[in-house]
Amino acid sequence: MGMLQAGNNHEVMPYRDEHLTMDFNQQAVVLDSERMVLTRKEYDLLAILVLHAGEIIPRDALLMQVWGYGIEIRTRTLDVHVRRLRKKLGGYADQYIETIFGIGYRFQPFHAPRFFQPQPMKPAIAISA
Amino acid sequence: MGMLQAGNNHEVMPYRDEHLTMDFNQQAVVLDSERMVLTRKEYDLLAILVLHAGEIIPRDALLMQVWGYGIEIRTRTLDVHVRRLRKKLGGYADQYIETIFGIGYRFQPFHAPRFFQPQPMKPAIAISA
DNA sequence: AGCCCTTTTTACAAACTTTTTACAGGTTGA
DNA sequence: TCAACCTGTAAAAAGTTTGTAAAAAGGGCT
Repeated sequence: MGMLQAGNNHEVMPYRDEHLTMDFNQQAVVLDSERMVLTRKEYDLLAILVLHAGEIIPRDALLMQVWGYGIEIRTRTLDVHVRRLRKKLGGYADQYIETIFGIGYRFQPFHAPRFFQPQPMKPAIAISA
Repeated sequence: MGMLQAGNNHEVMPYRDEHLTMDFNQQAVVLDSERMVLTRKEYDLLAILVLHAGEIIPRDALLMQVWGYGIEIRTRTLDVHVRRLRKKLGGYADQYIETIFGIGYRFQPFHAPRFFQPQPMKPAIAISA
């Protein structure tokens, strides 16, 4: 089972908006009345994003929570998984999953108001050369 | 006696759909008016799946309930039994017994919708008009 | 024992998932 | 602008799980 099943996430309210429904207990995701078939990692990744809808989740945090990777690990698997999620989200992809350059990603509920991007002048973590 | 007879399962309603009938008291299974001859393990396995029709049953759970195996035991006997059940289910095999990759199996009633079962759920977040 | 049926294991094939690789394209700050 | 990063993407490679046939092992019976 994926990293995310470590704790007990029963009693977690399902997410629902105009197009997307996500039931964290049944691990079922429905997009416009059609079941979204997700692999485990895809599900884990989407779950974290949706559970923190509206929040920016740093790459580090995603790599930690979904993959158990620390910052020392360099991989592109997160990008690839985001791509596959976007593909499965169809036309809503970019509306739902935003890229926050230099930081990470953010899931936005469908009709969420789009504020101006908080301009992250500096990366959260200083990267020494 | 099989693992499944440990508790008392009298008063269990038979399962019935368009093609398949399963009487848990008589331990009789009928497919399209023909009696299905099942061995004990095959019956036990099918019974658990049918009693939880629509639910995904993890491999672990099946190996525990039918074989009494814990997670430390590595065996392919479940796969082999699923195969034999599918064979006996004939053309309906894949319709009835779904493989949930990486998790387990699920029995689906014959005309069950192949996707998420709609159930009343509250939105996780308020959506303002 | 020997027979017959059931169950488990073995070994390999097939299907599926995840990660890496390689490069294209985009973004930022000096 | 431009060099230095970051992210997007397709495809290959690697890893894992399941399907399948056949052999081996187990059990009951006479």
